[in-house]
Amino acid sequence: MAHNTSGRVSEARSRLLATATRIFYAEGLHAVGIDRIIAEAKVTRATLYRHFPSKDELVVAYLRGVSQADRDGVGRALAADLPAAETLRSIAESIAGGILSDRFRGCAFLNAVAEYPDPGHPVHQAVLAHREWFLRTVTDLFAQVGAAPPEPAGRHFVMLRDGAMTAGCLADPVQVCDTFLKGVDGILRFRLDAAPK
Amino acid sequence: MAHNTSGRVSEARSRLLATATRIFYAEGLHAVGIDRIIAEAKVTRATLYRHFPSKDELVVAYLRGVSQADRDGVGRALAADLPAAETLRSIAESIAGGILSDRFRGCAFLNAVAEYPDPGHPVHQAVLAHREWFLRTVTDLFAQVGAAPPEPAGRHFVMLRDGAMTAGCLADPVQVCDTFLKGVDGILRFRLDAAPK
DNA sequence: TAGCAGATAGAACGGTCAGTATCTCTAAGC
DNA sequence: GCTTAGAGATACTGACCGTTCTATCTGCTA
Repeated sequence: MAHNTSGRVSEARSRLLATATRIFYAEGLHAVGIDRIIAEAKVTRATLYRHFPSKDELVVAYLRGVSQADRDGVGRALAADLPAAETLRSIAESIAGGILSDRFRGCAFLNAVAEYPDPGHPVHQAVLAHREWFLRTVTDLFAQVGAAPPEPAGRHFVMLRDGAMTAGCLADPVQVCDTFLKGVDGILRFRLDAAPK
Repeated sequence: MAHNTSGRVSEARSRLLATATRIFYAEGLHAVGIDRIIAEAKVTRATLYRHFPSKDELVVAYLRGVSQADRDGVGRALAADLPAAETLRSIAESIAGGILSDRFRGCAFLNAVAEYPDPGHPVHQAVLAHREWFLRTVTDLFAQVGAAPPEPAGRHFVMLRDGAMTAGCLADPVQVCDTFLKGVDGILRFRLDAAPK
């Protein structure tokens, strides 16, 4: 991923991406200009445009980074090799952990899509791609819990997650997490009670 | 509301607000400039700034309008004087109706707050005010259903609503509504079963 | 009929936007 | 020691940003 000819990752590039990630997440996409990012990353304009063909591509790279972090987190939960219900609980708890963390400002993807409503736009599509992966992953896990069709449960889980992530910075995060985790528990108990495996 | 000295509502003003509402909702807040709005409202710059001191105030007026429409809708549901559980169901169905409607683009308030993360900003505060009203209204209704504390149920309802509204334009709206309405039904049945009134 | 508020029209403000061009410096690889 | 790529430093483009201004016209009300 973005090595130069000598095989090293460009320091300027990673500084750029880290800065963009921090500022974009904290302040929004359209609200932040290129000037802010290059100033705080201590990088010149020319360097930015050598690594990213446009601001939109920088935004996409930012979202890809967040997506990868999410996938890594879920990957760790899967690697623990617990029963699927426990894996789902652990994913939910890591979501709650994010909501409770400092400088939480909602879901990077939902925030991004609010600013890029055009479904054909690369930013919008990056969001859709991440969401499809997440829904698929969660649904696959529900398929291993109980016998009922897993799709409704997966959609229910994602809907609660979306609500929790958006409300997490608009209300008391502790209460939001409480509501979210109880909701997830409800889905799981309903499924385990209905058709224990 | 915004009458001139002769007691009439300014036509230019309402045209302005209607246009702003349409474009802001469809395309976002920062992405849309004053020029677009005055051009499509067929109003001059000076007229806009006579009615709204700044773009931010125009955004706030737009959100106030949406908030009022929501309050009117809930008011009609309350006026039907059904049992509280039925009122909640009818509110949920009207939310689902919105999600299924043409040009649905998510929750105007959540979209706005994604662009105005600063909690002190008037736009952000307009969103918080609306959300507080909604949570309070829903919680009051849950207080009339069953005997358990209504706050968790109200928060659960709002969390599902938030998830449904955000996902409604990122996935199949029919499935989103199905998941949402089944979720609301779950909250209500749990409450009615646990402590029938 | 006089007065005045509201709307129209159009120009202009300084600032910021994303993106491009040019030119120098540095450091690593051969 | 030479080549080459990455990075730095500016300066610049043309467009758009929100906002202010002056000047004129219209139509209602007192």
